Amino acid sequence: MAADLKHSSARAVYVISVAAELAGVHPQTLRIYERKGLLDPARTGGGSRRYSERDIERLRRIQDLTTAGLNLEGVRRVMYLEDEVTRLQRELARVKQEASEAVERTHRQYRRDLVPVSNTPAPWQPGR
Amino acid sequence: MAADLKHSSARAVYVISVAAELAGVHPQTLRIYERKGLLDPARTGGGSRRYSERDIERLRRIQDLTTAGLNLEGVRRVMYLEDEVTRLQRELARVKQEASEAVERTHRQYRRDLVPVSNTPAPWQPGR
DNA sequence: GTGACCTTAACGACGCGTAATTGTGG
DNA sequence: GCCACAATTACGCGTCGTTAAGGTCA
Repeated sequence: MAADLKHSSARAVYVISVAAELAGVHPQTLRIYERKGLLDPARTGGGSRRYSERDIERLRRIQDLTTAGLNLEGVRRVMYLEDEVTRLQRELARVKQEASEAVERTHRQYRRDLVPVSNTPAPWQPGR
Repeated sequence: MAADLKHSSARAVYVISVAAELAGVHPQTLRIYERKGLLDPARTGGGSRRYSERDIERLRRIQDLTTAGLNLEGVRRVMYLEDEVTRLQRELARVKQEASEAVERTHRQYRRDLVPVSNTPAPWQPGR
């Protein structure tokens, strides 16, 4: 057995040669990426790198960006900014959702105050 | 006079040598940036470039990023993503503002229905 | 006619990926 | 003891900034 690494199904871990093959690059390239701060794979007690599924995804993204002509510092910044954009998009969607819910809640509150719940064929007309 | 360019105070325009000096780079470098799609200065009828104050700002940003080690394709993407981030931040602030206004408007509408207009010295207090 | 601008080409420096070398761990 | 990994070094290729050469507009 491979010593001191947990092998839970969600946390698959590859050695550098397999990770390199999965991304279609030279193993040495992965070491360069790590040195430049683009990846931070786990390490075994003996010092060997172990790449998670997330590392592989990130590795593929790095490949896309370098293929598009960016150098490694550019890749670093672009990946950070892309994370920032998706974070903001999610927050924007959340705020919009909560906003409409807040208005709806306010409506319902006044409805409850104005109209007996047991007796409402056409309770209230906005413009009349 | 410099022919066919308006010289309104808000739209200051520099020739390439001055723009290059303002950013501390070689004029030819500015032509490269343009070729790579990082800048798009105005042109005179004769074909000369004229750089606006906005172009100079952008030029300084390009210098910051290249000094930080990005290549030009990286600069392109980073600047685009930075614009995207600020756009999203602005929209997020706007939506938050409009959301609170919408709730307040809803409150006021029901208050108006409940209380005769002729008889309201202090119509409604949000927090009370 | 003299500059400053234009474009294209060439040169040097640097970054990146691959390969080779040597050492170490499982 | 063998094979894969780790780290460092060397090499080839592409990109970037500068410079040079030749043409055009004011």
